[in-house]
Amino acid sequence: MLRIAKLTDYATGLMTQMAHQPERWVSAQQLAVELSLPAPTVARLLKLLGRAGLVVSQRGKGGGYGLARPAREISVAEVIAAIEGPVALTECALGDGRCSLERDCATRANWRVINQAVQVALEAVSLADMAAPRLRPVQFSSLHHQPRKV
Amino acid sequence: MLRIAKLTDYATGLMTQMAHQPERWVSAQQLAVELSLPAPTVARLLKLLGRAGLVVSQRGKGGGYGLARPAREISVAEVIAAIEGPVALTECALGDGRCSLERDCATRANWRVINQAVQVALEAVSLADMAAPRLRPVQFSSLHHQPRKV
DNA sequence: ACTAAATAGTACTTATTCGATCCCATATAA
DNA sequence: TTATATGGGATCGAATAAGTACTATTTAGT
Repeated sequence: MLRIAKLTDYATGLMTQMAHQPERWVSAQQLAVELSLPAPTVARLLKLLGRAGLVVSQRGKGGGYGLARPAREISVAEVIAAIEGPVALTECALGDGRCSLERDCATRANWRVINQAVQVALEAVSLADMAAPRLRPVQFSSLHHQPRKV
Repeated sequence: MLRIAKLTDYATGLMTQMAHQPERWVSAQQLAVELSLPAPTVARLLKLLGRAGLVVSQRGKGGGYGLARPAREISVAEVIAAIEGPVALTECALGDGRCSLERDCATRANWRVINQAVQVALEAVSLADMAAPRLRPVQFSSLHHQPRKV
């Protein structure tokens, strides 16, 4: 179904939730309660997000997590990449060069273009967008080469 | 990594390969050899593609599979949907309404917009595009609501 | 100095999905 | 009638995802 991992969905939920909170620090525990998610999982996700530089943390009593940057400056693409790694629909898109279809891998080059299209779509959406509704439908222009109409 | 299943990758490979073949029928066996894929898996995939109406088949000696429509009229999105089901990055995007984040599911509406963006990107690429190279990079316009600049 | 509350890191276990295979029925051309 | 195809399930193992548990470290407050 071309779906993202459930953990990634959780992560965007966490980030969006933090975008709502004006306070500097929110604990993993509190976020788990607010979103009705298992606490250990939330803790683990926040650590990952921290390593990716998307959230900053404060240890000790009264500590917690907070967005590393303003919500408008963090894209959904970044959150996905933090949890799942870089966007790449197919494996050969990464350039490993070990797929069995190597033969006519013009296909591979085309997958790369498609990947990029998805990437761009995800980069265009910020956490601020997710927090406050009102996304507008997308308009693409010229994803593929017009054959003989120009 | 936001990747499609390997089977789906195989399926697009099969379809692209058929787009190359001028002959009416190609057997599953032959396709398996040409693409160096396990024969039983190829057979299963072609059955799925047949049920989805993307390939037509001819039983018996000399039979095989062929594209149901011209390559230019079959999109990558259709192939993905045939194998993996409809494009939906998150589960709640399907509208089941059982995700635990229900609370502030403006988020859900936004995921739907993102899904659609991906969908559009995949619909824009046909098998003919995959077979003959030369895809052009994408240009998006206005995926998200311009806040206060207009 | 001590304690409670929080993150940091890692290892482990379980569940689910994916991928591959096999079997038997049905159709068809030679 | 036979060899060669597809059609439709059922099944099995491996890979991956998700959840859990444990220990160490940091820090505010008393």
